[in-house]
Amino acid sequence: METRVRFAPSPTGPLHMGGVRTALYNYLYAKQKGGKFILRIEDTDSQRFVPGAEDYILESLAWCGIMPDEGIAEVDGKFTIASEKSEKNPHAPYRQSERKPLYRQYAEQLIANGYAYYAFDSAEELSKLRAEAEAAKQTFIYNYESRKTLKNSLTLPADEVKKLIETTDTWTIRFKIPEGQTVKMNDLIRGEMEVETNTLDDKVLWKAADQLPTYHLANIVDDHLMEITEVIRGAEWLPSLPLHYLLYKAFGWEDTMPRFAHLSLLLKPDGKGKLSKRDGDRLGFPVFPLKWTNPETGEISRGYREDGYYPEAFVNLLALLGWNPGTEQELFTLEELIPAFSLERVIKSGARFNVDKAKWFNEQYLRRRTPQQLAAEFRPMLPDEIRDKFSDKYLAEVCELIKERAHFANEFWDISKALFAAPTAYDENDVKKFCTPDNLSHAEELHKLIAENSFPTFTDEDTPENYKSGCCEKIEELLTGYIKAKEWKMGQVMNTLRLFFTGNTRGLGISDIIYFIGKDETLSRIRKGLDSIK
RNA sequence: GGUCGGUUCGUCUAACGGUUAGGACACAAGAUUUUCAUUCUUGUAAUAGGAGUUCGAUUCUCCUACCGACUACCA
Repeated sequence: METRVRFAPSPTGPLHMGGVRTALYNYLYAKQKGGKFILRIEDTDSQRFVPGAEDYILESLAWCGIMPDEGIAEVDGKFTIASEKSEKNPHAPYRQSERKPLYRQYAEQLIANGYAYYAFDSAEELSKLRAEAEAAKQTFIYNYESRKTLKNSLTLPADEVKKLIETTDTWTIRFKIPEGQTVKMNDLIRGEMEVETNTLDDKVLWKAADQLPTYHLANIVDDHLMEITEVIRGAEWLPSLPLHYLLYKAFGWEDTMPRFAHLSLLLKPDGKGKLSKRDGDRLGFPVFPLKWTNPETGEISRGYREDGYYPEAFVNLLALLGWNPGTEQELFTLEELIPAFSLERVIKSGARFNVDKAKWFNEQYLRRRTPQQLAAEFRPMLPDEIRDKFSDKYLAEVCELIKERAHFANEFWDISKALFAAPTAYDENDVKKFCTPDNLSHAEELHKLIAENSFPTFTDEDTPENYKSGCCEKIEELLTGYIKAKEWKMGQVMNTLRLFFTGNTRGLGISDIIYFIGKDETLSRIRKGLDSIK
């Protein structure tokens, strides 16, 4: 039987990184089994619909490289999924709002077979009952006991029920939880579980007010119709698993009931509770894959993509948050994750997100990029005035030099700006520390030394490979040889030069800088430094 | 409150019932280096508590504590 799994988000806002992880695990599972990964939009809550959220979900998945085999629409030409029902695509449509007419008959079928009933209690009446129970330190639940005294088709005469259905539109259809049973369940991650039906409540399955099903009904009906074989979802659904088991049983679909796997939650890096939107703002990291602008408030939430994370790094860190391969390998591409993944190795407990590790993952992928790839990413970050003044080769070699100093490509400019322009100011403390009379006169001597000698510097004939093989050695030997012969302290005059080259005394190596900026610029920067510090 | 789930270094995690409880991130120290960073080496650091089963428990059972989810005509 073909494996068919689904990711079924609700378009009520931007997709959370925990949601992306759920999608990822579903995707990996499907691909490993040679099956299908389906994207279904659960938009049965008309109240909470947020415009743009659906596109955001699609774009997030596309960014991560998680392509649904079946689902809605398309994004930037990246998805080419049929969303119209056809012979080739019998499971469409994939948006629950477009499947609206489907659900009521299933709810009615349950009533006909005695597994559900009409309920006419108003929302106000029920919330009043809840409030009263709370005041008495009790909990009101609509269940096998209380249903006997409430307004529903179990207590009202048939003709009145009929009349209410026809004349009012605030009624619901509720599932009739069987009394005194034990539901035995199995979870692929957690194993066996049991729940007493008497602790469950009669959930609403369908609402006359908007003619829409609730999650529970739509979910079971669609998973059945779409022939889903495994349901991999967040642990917040665990408490409704008994209801879902009972629904499958009531429909007579036990034979084809999917297997379930509940993923633990992503927790806050500090303190308590699950990771929420606010944590990102507070702790300085994104909670969402992509930047999101709230259409109502204009409030902006940052995204991993915009913060400079590579999708490979994001996917990798998400995969390892709550799952491990059982080996010591930590770096996985999406392709490598497919054969390695297994639900058996998914962790039961909640995983706390850690920003440092996230950065480390990005660093690893940064280092794996070619100089040419990095150069292409770097160019747009250059200031407008100089953006087109440097060759691809120059940028590529610069990237090769600096990539081990960065976690993100967006740090490149800060690290390497001295290779593009002379400093406009010198750090005061460094000036005090390193511009001693001795150091200045030594720098003057080195200016002369550099002027009188020749050595290789960057040209477009070079490649990053021959840069690595030591083009700077000549410069290095020239300088250090001279300094050592003079018995000067290396850490003194070198830092004076660095100050003249970069404006401070931290960062790139002296010979690397000279190699890139060339002899003339080198002499000019030393001259300028000597002249301005007197 | 009730129901369900969970608990190994600060964090992510590994460990057929038998290990000096392993790795990674972070942190610290040392080495290399002209500075910073990289790199290399080393180190600090954990089985929530209590019973029980067992020759032997991180692992199985129970109790307690703590954490979390759910408790809507939301998903």
